[in-house]
Order: sequence, then structure tokens, then C-alpha cells
Amino acid sequence: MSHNKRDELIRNALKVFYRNGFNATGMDKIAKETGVSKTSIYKHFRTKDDLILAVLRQRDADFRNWLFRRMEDLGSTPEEQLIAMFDALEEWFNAGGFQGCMFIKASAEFQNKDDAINRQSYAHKQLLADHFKRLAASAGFRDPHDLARRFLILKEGAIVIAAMSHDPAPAAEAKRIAHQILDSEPRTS
Amino acid sequence: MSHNKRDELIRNALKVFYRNGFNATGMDKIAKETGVSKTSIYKHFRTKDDLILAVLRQRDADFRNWLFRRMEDLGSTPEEQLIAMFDALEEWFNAGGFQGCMFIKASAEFQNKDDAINRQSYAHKQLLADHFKRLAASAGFRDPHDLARRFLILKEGAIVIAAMSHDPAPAAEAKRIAHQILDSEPRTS
DNA sequence: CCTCACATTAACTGATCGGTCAATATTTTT
DNA sequence: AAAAATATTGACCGATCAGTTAATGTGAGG
Repeated sequence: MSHNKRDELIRNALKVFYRNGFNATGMDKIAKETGVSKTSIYKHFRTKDDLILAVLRQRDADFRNWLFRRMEDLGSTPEEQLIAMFDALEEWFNAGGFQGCMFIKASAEFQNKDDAINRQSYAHKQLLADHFKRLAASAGFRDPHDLARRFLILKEGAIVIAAMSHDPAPAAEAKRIAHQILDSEPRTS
Repeated sequence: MSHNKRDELIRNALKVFYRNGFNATGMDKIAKETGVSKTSIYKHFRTKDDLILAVLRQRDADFRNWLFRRMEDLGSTPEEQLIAMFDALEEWFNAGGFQGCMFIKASAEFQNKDDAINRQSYAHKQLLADHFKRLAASAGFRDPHDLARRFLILKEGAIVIAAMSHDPAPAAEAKRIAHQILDSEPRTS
């Protein structure tokens, strides 16, 4: 598979960017840390931005795969899965190396509305909200779209505060808010 | 006042950093945009980080002053003021030049736990939470500290999604969550 | 064994990075 | 007004930035 080298490069670059930031990480550092020379990197990716976009695609796949699977494992019904998201978040916050959300950081560093990195970062959040919306619809809530948007706000708020405070507590606090929301949320029929 | 020049430099640097990011903005750009030569800047600030810290101090004062005053104007009771925070946020999101929270972006670019910029960014969030806590106590809620932390999560989540989506809607969505929280929040005696 | 296509490399480009310096204005003190 | 202290400047420092080039190494097909 000719993609193996490329994938490994992406995964190693992901770690370096996640730990050190995008603008703060030069391509020479990426080359040294991944063990791939700069020229070879530029054979796979036209620009640094292209590499970052590939890294974000990988992160999007990894994170959604992990989160959705964890929500399934921790909750049996769709409603329980929605709540279980915050337990999964807490696991993430407690895991070694938690450094906040890569997409929030990417859109903070590339804040130009037209920037592909900015658009792709928000696309990740929309994919998360889509999943929440499907679960909310399955659970029989009357306005799944609106419920999903509110859950996304809770999730991002918890991540930001957990990252800034270096404390996993926001996961449980957001979970309590989520319970309050679901308890008074209108259902179909 | 010998501080006028320095203050004006800080305010102009604030705009440039807020628009373009911290690592992405060089000191030469700061010099050109503020009309102050680099050598003069370094007479006032030992390093770029020191300038950034001064900028963040200014932003902290400006933002808290604006937000708290706006909450007072829009709400007569402490409880109304807590809710009014989300109306103030909506005004901010709709104001021209909204580019997200400067402290979230600063802590995203300087994520090292020991970094003074990171610590000062979180200190701003703690000061906001302190104010929410005072209001929650005045309003007679049983656990003001916990309530304040949950409001902070709502606020940061709304800001992050509003900035990424370029849409002010999260302010109103977070406000609805805040209403649900207060409606079922236990009060003293 | 030879060749040809491709992968990989160290060395280099001009530009910009954070920060400094020697020289020149400008202000303050006498 | 002369002298001392302070502000301000453009030019410069080595390091690093994103990206390129010319040369070398490597493996498959004949």
C-alpha cells in the first residue's frame, strides 16, 4: 500500500501540530520529528496548509470514530448515548496528553472565513452536530436540530474550560446541564 | 501622562493581534501598523510575550468592563443580569469585527501550562466566573459557585460556535439553556 | 548487468522571525 | 544657551520561515 508511508507521516505530523500548534511548528521540525525529509513531505503535499488539511481530515475521522463508539458503549438507548457523550469527554480530559480541541485551535490560528482550514474545522463540528441530531430524533425529541446545536455548545464549552483550567471537571458540569435539558425537552406526540 | 503613548500602542497592537493572531503577527507588522518603531516598542516591553501580556491585560479590563456594564443595563435584578449576559453576547457577535474570544485564542497558541500567557488567559475566565458567582449569590441560589461554572461553560461554548460558524445564533441557544438551568436551580431556604 | 522511473536527500533560496545597536532627534535640567 | 538624559530611528544580527533544486540512492523490467 503506497498510502502507508503517507498515513504514517500524517499521524506523526498530527502529534507534533497538536502538541506545539500550527503556526509555531515549522516544516523543518515536522521533517525532523517524523523522520521524513522536507522534500519528501512536499512530494506528498503541495503546501504546509495542505498537510494541515490532511492532518485535520485524519483527526476528524479518528475523533468521530472514537467518540461515537464510546457513546455507543456507554449508553444503550439514543438518549443515554447523548448523555454518555460527557462521560466520554471526561475520559478524554483525563487521558494523558489532552491539549484541547484541535479544530478550535486550528480555527483560532486560521480565522479567515474563507480559509480552507477554517471551513474544514467547522465542518467537523457540523458532523458532530449531525450525529447528535440523529440520536435526538431516534430518542423522539420534537426538535432534534435545535437539541443537537445546544449539545454542541455544551460540548465545546466544556472542552475549552477543561483545556484552559487543566481540570476535567467541566465534563461533569456540562453533563448535569444536559440532563436538565433532556428532562424538560418536549417529545413527539 | 507618559502612559498615553504606551496605552495607545497597546490598544493598536491589540487590534492587530486580534485580527491576525499572535504567532502569525510579527513585531515588524506591529511596528508598521502602530506607527511606532520596533526599537521604541522594545523600550516599553522586554519581549513580544510581554507585549502580548499587556495586550491581554487591556483586553481583560475592556471586556469585563463592557460585559458587566451591559449586563447591568439589560437586567435589573441579579437573576436578570445573569440571563442578560447572553443578550450582551449576541450584541458582540453581531458587532462588526467579531473574531472570537481573544483569551481562548491566546491559550490555544500558547498552550504550555506554565506559560504566563496561558495562565493569564485562564485568569480572565476566572474573573468572569467570580462575577457570575456574586450575581448568583445575590439572586439567592444555593450553590453560586457551581452555577457560575456552568454559566461559564455556556458562554464559552456559545462564543466558540459563533466564531467558527460566523453566526450569532448560539447566543440565543445558550440563553435558552440558561433559562432552563435557573428555572430548576435550588434556592436558599 | 543495464536502464529507466521514482524516492529521498542535503544544501540552498529570499523572506521574515524576535531582538539589538550605533547614531540621531528631542526633551529636561542646570 | 549648554549639557545631560531620554526617545526614536533605520540598519543590522543570527535563526528560522515555507518552499525549491540538483544530485544521489533504490528497485523493477528487460
